[in-house]
Amino acid sequence: MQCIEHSTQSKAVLQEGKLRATSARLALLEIFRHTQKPISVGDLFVMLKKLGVDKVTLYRNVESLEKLGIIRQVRLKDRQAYYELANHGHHHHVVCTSCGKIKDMSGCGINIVNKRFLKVSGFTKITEHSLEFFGVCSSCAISESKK
Amino acid sequence: MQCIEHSTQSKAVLQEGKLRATSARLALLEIFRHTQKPISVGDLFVMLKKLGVDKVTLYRNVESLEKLGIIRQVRLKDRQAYYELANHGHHHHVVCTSCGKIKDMSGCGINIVNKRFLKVSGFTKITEHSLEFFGVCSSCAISESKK
DNA sequence: TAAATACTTGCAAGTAAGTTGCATTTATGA
DNA sequence: TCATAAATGCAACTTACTTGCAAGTATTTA
Repeated sequence: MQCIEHSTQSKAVLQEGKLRATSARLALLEIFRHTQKPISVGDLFVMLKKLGVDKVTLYRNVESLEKLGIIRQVRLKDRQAYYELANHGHHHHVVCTSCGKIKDMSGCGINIVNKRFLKVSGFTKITEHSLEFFGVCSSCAISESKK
Repeated sequence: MQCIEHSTQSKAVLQEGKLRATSARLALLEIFRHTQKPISVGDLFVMLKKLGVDKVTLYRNVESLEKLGIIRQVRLKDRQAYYELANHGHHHHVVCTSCGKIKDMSGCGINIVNKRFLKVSGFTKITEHSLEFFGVCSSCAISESKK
């Protein structure tokens, strides 16, 4: 990946997490850094196998990064798991049901809902929530209307 | 399954959807009718194989019922897909991260959020959303504190 | 109510996503 | 620069789900 400074940042992140700065991990972090939406492990693998990274290594690294809280898992309608950098701030996603395109949506107005749910559920704490929207993106809507 | 009247209702549902009222489908619908939370196909299979229903048949029936809008798919942190009756009204779920217990949470305060997302996203329509909460249920919290 | 037929099912085998064990390699602290 | 614990790659495995096809069964129609 392009820039040395970013790679230096990635090294620091790994060091802090007591993970060794291997080329597989640095490359993985660079991909996340340059992508503003959740990526599937399959897509990550397509990018990383060019660099000689094995699928198993990828899965293990994804797991380590998730455990450290550097990336987070996102589940969509899909069978596969998606991941994104965790420090991009709290936000949600919109998925196009036609082409599968995923967009990040900054912010979240869920806190009020959250509190109510906590009260009604009998749960002692809600640690996390996931909110995904599904719809038709504008370009799919256009190509649909042309048919 | 116990009651004949319910089975009659299930038959009507299938007939309306132009699906034949086979024993596998009736049993499947009865399970959904008696369960107030999403069930995984794996769990459905455990219940149905006693009746001699094959895994493939189950998957195919789940697919048919989903296409007809009788049941809907729910994706949690899990790799497997969960399903629930679609006519139970719009609601969401809380999943215990410790024991995996799933609870239905009636209602949804998401419409305001929804509208804002639609405006910002550039999507022409949002057809669906999924909102799942994850936390620790009260009984897990108690057994945790005892350790 | 029995035969025709189109819908369903079960079995075998296949695919996709993710996991485990183990021998080899490599990043890093001494 | 060496020792060593961590990380990797390969092969094989598991789990969740899918496909093809022959055999069985719910409905239609006569």
